[in-house]
Amino acid sequence: MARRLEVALERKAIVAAAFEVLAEHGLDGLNMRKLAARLSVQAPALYWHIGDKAELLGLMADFIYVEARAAVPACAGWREWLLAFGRALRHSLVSRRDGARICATARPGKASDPADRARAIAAPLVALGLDQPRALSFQASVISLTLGWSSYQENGPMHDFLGDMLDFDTSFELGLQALVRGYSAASLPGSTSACPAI
Amino acid sequence: MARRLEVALERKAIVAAAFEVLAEHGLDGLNMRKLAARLSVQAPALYWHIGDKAELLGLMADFIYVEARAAVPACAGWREWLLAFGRALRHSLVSRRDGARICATARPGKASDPADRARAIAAPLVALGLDQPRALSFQASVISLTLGWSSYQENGPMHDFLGDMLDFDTSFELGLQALVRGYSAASLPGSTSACPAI
DNA sequence: ACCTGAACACCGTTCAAGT
DNA sequence: ACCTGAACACCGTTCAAGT
Repeated sequence: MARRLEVALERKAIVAAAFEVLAEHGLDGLNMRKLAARLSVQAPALYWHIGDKAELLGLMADFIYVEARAAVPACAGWREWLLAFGRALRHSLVSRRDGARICATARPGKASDPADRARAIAAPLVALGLDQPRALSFQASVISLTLGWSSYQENGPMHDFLGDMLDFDTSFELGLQALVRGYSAASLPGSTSACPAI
Repeated sequence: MARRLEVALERKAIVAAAFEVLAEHGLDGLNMRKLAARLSVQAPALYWHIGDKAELLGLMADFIYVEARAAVPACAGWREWLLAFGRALRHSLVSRRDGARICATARPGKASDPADRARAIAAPLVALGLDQPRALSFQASVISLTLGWSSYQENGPMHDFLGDMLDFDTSFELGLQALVRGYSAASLPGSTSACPAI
């Protein structure tokens, strides 16, 4: 059982090392040999712990999402949660090199049970009163918007191009609030006036 | 001058051939040798016409955006235009293999003048009453949302995972409408009631 | 169970040489 | 001006062999 823990630790160490290589060399410079070297090991050794490079990228993306979700404070309602999650995810993406590119590229890892995974992802929003389909749908939209704006910012030419005309933080925040406000209006129809609950 | 036209044609032919290879082999199977073979040429010949593979991907992304914008009908207002553009872009992305991945990966090409390019991109929205920063910002958000939802759909594992729980078309449409509705509320402040400036 | 050494297939790109 | 032939450096991955 101590053995089992060590293996789990090795996987974490690989992901951690991958983020270090990423910070130094960017996604294009992140290859299996450099990653292995940082772990004082030969490249083929990695394949004992992970299936392939795509899986590694998936683990890195997972790490970013988990980090973002952990940074979301307790919220009074699902609107607040969506806003806080969007901001937290954006922070997690922008604060590391090529973060958005990694998350945009990565395929989700093989979950034991997809239904369980969906439940876990939807959980915080369901706890705040949303049904599960809406929880997944709204969250997926927030992720899209956040990933997109983070990509614009980290993408060199795009950054230079858009950066002259507008502020990324402000534009992202404007979009995020618009999206959540729009969902809010759609999901709470008859209650009062034009602006029931934001 | 006949010469000049031929070169321009070759570039178009390369992009067209690239889309054919893409349709057959996907983005991971799109490489310079296969592309060259389809044009009955050797791989190094391509480098006479394009700088590198990244530029090719950029041209492919441009093609998709141009196609989408050309598909937007005349609109009565900027909200309608944003909705129509989002739907058109989604169609352009989903109707070809790995379309979203291409657009998410690609860096914008070197424009002669970035300010000109920005003006051109913003033009249809500016014509409908939006100022240029808002035109760029709103459009960028719509692109983010559309790219994201199209990615979810293309991405095998993600498709299987989300596809059980919700319908991609419906969820995308819901998000797009929410976003535009939210922008609408933010951009028409003093009109009526309680929701001045969120 | 976990790692090394050596190798394979493949890929983007360069460049001298042709026409 | 435009293309070929040959090559280079690099990369993900495999696999037999070690311990």
